[in-house]
Amino acid sequence: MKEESRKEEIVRIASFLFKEKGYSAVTMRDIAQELGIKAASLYNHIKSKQEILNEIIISLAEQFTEGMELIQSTTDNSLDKLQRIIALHVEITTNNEHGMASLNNDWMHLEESLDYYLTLRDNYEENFRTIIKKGIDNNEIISVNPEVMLFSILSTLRSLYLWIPKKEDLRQDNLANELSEVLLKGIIR
Amino acid sequence: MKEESRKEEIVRIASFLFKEKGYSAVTMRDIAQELGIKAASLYNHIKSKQEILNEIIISLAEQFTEGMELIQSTTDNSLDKLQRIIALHVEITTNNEHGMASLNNDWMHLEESLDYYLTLRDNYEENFRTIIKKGIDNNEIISVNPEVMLFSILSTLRSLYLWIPKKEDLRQDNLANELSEVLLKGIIR
DNA sequence: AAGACTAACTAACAATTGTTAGTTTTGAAT
DNA sequence: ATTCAAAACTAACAATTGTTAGTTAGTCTT
Repeated sequence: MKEESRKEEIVRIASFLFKEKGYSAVTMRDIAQELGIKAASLYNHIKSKQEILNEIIISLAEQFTEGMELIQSTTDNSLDKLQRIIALHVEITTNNEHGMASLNNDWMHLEESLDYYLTLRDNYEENFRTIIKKGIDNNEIISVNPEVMLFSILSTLRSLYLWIPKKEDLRQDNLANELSEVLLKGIIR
Repeated sequence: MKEESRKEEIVRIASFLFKEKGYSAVTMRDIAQELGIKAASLYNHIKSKQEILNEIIISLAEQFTEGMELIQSTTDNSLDKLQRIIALHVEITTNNEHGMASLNNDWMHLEESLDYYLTLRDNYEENFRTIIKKGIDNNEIISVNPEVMLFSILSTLRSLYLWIPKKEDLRQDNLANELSEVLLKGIIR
């Protein structure tokens, strides 16, 4: 394990605070206080408040993009791909519980990299949609409006950050399996 | 249809802006500008910025509470109750597309009424959980961790505000039906 | 016409914001 | 012990924040 740099520590603490109150409501003095230093001292390590948000969001968006590309490149059938996507979300969210809040709720406060973020997000959704559509064509998946399925599954996966903290007992693969069960097979006996 | 008061207009415009940038990032001057007046003039109609947030969130939380109480009071089986809950979310979200963003993302900025909001939310979730558990006992619903089902369904329903605007073509009952299909029966053929 | 409301305005406030400049402390390497 | 860079500090800035005070213009009631 690499030593955590001061900058990484700042980003980590900030993402914790951003989760609690949102980017706009967290001040540089809040972040500094949590680190036991003065706000001005933060600027020895970072360029701006914006940069912190960038680090959090873009890093996560790229992790999702890479994961999706890996899944796409396999020869799995659609349902297996969906299961892998679910596992991907569980894994990234488990490792970035706080950052996921910013990704979901504060992306609109990005400045320089807003367009880049939106491109990544659109591509991710488009790949997801394609997998579902192929599954319908294959008769793996029922013939319902694919937008509704995409929306339904993705909403659940994007909200994981809100629930994972509450279930420290639940192991990662366990949660991914139970989620697959519910999201893919439904809940009706 | 009752005439919209100036205060209602302010709340409506504010909820639109809150959806775009979040409560903390929207200034009283932003709201005023959208109305074509000066920020100080807002205070002829409202008491504070806080009050606007309160109006938006508490009104919605109470609508959900009332809806849930109505559903609980029926003699429907668990699956029918779940379908009614889905329809309830579709209906309230359709009529309050912007306010739902504040309910989801800005509730932590409530002050006096934060505890009240949290009580309503906890009760709502507890009622939801009870319906699922009864369904499992009845053999209507598969025997998977009810927390995972609750989380999965509720996450989707809470995110509806993000997707409903994109599908103006989709009628309300239509969306509720398709959602029930996917959320309850799953997507596997 | 007079009075009373309503709802807008201008001007200003005290506090807070992100950030910069310049200085001091710290701690490791020489 | 001296050097030197990293990382902290103090002090301050200009801008922005929510809000208040006091005023003015229009409208309804009497």
